[in-house]
Amino acid sequence: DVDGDDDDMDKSSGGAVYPWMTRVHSTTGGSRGEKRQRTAYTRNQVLELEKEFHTHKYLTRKRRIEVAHSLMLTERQVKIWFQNRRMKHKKENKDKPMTPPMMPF
Amino acid sequence: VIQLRRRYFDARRKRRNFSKSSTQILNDYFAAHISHPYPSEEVKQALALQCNISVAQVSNWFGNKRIRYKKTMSKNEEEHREI
DNA sequence: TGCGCCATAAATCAC
DNA sequence: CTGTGATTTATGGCG
Repeated sequence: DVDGDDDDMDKSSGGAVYPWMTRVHSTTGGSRGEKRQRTAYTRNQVLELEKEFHTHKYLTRKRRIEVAHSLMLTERQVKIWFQNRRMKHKKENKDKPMTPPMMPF
Repeated sequence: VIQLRRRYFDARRKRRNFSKSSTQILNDYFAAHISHPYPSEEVKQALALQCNISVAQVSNWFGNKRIRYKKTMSKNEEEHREI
């Protein structure tokens, strides 16, 4: 584990001393700009997506189009939502492979 | 009802902060690798063990740290720049 | 060529 | 109100 790093550096480069410090995702394409907007899906949208996920972990192209239209989302958003949901599902099975305490539900 | 259920599970969010020693260990690693604060999977496991937290929590910590470090930088920049 | 996985970014939530 | 760990949208790389 060799890491020859140091401190005390230059500041004139817009503050980004190291490459990881630069903004990589911006709405205005370049490095300078406003905040990226993250649309929060409505309760109903999430609920419907969740229902769909319960029955099919993966969507067919056709189904994706239907869901996207009915929920006012783009196909891309639906595709990404399912991908993120799968990741979440995987994480949950890893964190809680056992039966935890009982809940009031 | 199904909605309340999610709320209950989401309540698992934010219980308490990490211990001071854990935070110090993480901060030390971050400072020592400020040029590239992206620990490998193995390192994450080691840090998780030392801090007594999960690997996922270590990942969350670094993710938050990186972003917030960037924000702090740009904020300081604005402050001390001539008007 | 598109799709899924994965690590991560960035915004936002919930204490 | 601020701080901070966790979660939610979204991107890009790679197989």
